[in-house]
Amino acid sequence: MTRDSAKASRWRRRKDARPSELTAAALELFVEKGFAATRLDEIAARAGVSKGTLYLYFDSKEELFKAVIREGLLPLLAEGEELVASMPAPAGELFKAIVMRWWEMVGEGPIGGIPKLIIAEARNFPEIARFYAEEVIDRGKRLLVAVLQRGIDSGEFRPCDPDTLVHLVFSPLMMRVIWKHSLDCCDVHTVPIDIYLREYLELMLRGLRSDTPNRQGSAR
Amino acid sequence: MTRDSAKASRWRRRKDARPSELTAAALELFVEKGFAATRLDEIAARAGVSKGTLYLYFDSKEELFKAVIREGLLPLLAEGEELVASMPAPAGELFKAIVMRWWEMVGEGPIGGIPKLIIAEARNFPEIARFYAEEVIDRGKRLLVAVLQRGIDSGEFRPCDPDTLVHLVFSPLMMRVIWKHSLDCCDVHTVPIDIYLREYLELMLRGLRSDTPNRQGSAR
Amino acid sequence: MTRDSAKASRWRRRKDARPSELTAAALELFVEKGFAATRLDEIAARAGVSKGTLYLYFDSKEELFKAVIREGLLPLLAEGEELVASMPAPAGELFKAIVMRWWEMVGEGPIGGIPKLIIAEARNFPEIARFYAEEVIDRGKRLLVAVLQRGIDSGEFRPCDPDTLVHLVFSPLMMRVIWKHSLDCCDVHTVPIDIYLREYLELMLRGLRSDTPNRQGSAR
Amino acid sequence: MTRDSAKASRWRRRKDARPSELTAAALELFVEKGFAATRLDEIAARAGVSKGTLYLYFDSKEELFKAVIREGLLPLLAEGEELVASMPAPAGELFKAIVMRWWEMVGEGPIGGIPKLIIAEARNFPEIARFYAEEVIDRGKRLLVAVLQRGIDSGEFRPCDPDTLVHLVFSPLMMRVIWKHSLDCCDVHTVPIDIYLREYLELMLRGLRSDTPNRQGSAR
DNA sequence: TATGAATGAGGTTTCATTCAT
DNA sequence: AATGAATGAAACCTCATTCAT
Repeated sequence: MTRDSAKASRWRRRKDARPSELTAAALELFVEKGFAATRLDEIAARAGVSKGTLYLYFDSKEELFKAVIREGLLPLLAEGEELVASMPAPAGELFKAIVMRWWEMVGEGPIGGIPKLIIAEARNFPEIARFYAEEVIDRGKRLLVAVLQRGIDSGEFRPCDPDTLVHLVFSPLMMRVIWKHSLDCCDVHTVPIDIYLREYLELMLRGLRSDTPNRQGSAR
Repeated sequence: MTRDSAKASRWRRRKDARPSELTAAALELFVEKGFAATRLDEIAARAGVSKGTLYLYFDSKEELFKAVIREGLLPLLAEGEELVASMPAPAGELFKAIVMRWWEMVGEGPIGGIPKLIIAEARNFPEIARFYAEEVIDRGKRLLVAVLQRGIDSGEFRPCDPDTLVHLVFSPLMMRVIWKHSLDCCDVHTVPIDIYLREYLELMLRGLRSDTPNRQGSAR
Repeated sequence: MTRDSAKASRWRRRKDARPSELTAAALELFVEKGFAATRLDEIAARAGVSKGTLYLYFDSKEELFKAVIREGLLPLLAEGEELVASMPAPAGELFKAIVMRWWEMVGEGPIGGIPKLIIAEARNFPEIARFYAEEVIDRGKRLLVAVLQRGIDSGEFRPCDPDTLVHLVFSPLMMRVIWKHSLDCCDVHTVPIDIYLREYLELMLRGLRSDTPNRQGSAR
Repeated sequence: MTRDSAKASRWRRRKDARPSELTAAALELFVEKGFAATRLDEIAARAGVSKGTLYLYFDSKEELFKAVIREGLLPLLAEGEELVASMPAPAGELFKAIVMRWWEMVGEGPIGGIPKLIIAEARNFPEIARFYAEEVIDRGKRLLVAVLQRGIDSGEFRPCDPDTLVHLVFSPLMMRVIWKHSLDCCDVHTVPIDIYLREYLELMLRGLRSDTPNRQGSAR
């Protein structure tokens, strides 16, 4: 039984690990070259398996694509939830923390390529697009809206419509991660990320802060 | 003879117009479905010609793609130049004017799809990417940097690094136009453009303005 | 205009002729090797075109198969109708004439392979099977039933149920044509067709004829 | 030890039974869908084993096919021999007995699918075809020829060439069993088997019987 | 100049076969 | 003896490209 279970578990472990290995390889290539321009040969080669193996785990190239997105988004979503939990702080500080952490989690690392991928393929995969819009964007928006609202309520931020502001505020981060996976490839001059983030925070917090600089701020 | 020349000129006009008709059709489809997923059949059909005709004007699908981008960018560039010329005004006012004009020219209209297209295909067409980066982005950046610099020099804007700020400031506009051609397709709730632009200007001008609000015409 | 129409018509004629050339080649191979074992390469090669050309005329291998059957059956059906028209004669004579003609038309020639093909693929193409059953078999049955009924009515044939007899009577002809396209390939000893048909007619007419050999027969 | 030997014998029985279980499953599927369209996956699944297990018993799909036919034919041949032994009777009675028995053995039951299968694949498996022609058809023919000859000798049947007649006489039975496994699948109207056989015997015995109905037990 | 029938390289997908466990 | 994950050759099918008209 020991041997059986050992044997089984070794196989099982392999079989369970496979899909992630495959989607990881596929993510890299989809981000690099787009969905259509990526050949299954390449994905298989990068994952170190044969072409046929892909079909043991995914019914078609499209299904593989969807799995890549779904699996790639799980960390995003988990991170989002985690950040929601760690919120007790003044809005400005909180905003900084969220931004820095987001960049760490998403900006670096391979899942940062997903937004570009979604943008490129949204029209060809409406199902994926809707899923992404609802499960990722709306969820992220709710998170940031809550931060903005807290700042407004406390007087730290000026009165404004958080549902609009959230798009404006988040855009520079999205553009940066999109840029990284598209035009950044060549020899274009790009601002270093630490400077970019510092100036970003400065610009946004100035743009958001209240005109009447009494109370609030360092208070609490 | 009159008739002949008329006929000839009509033909000539037709002949000259052809390439633009073709690239126009191609642009729509490339934006809609991406480069690889667009078939020449479809482009020909939408342009109302036969597939073979495309090859009278373009050597290959790639060349057609490049022509689409190049031709699509000409209005962008021309507009840019035009705006550069019409610059005498306080920096804040100028900025507003540029933004509103940009949205009119680019945000609406089919060339607004080009940024998404570039982002999606930059890795597959480095030549195009470099061309775009140098001819469009750098040029646009120079324009905006000049505006920022003028504001800093006049004390209207706080001292800052315009080369960094320009990316931050332009991102919400870019994201909006990218969004329009990707995730906006479905039923996602999107902020109306006039509100978006108003809040955008408010946020950015507040974020940029000097702490010492004396001097100058920036007074509110 | 003359030149245009000539040009057009040459092309047109070619384009119209193509499908038949392709289905003819496909019929031969399908009969020889079966549907699944026939590669599109082979069909294209035998028709003297490239693989891609097949897809200009048929959407898929299945559609090609259906077209082969449909087109192959048209002559069968047309012949059937024609025979119906040429019926004025005593039942026995008529039966002989129909049998001989059927063998000429179907037994020889490539469409004789269709029955074997239908039998082999009926389960995989229920749609085809139903079409064949209704359009060919039922139609042919009606024809022969009419002949039997005429013989019964005139007293030439004994009273019996023509709907059952028609199957029994036709079976040896069907088996012969099926045999020709299957087991006959090798070195099996096969009875010559003229003897086969002579004995067939003898057996069937004896089996059918009335017990009371007065009137009828040569009468009329 | 008892348990061990019991276990061993159970295993042994299992092991010996395996091949038949596999060919039985394969026969069903080959008959249903044809050789090429049947996947080994399906066969394994229907037999309740894994795909790899098939290769413990058969070297390839072709070998499995051959084994299916060979094994399927064994009952046919055995039955044939048995019938040969039980021949003492007037030819007509004997013929009836053979026909009824044949339908019981072959017409019903899964081996009835073999003729269709042979017909469909004869061209692709000449070896099988020859084997079938020699071992089954020729043997069956000899059997029936003997019956016909006995009838001729006794004056019960008219003088004729039994080698030709045997094909004619057997065709309706073959067609019926082929039909059952091909076009009968759908909603086609089919004559009930008991009526079919009754009319069949009537037709054939009338077709065969002597013109001079004196002597012998054929009186009826 | 314009057409559209024809091509064939290259992609996705299937499935008989193998082999480590 | 039995498994089932992995393979890769070969099939179907697509579509950018060509060329006779």
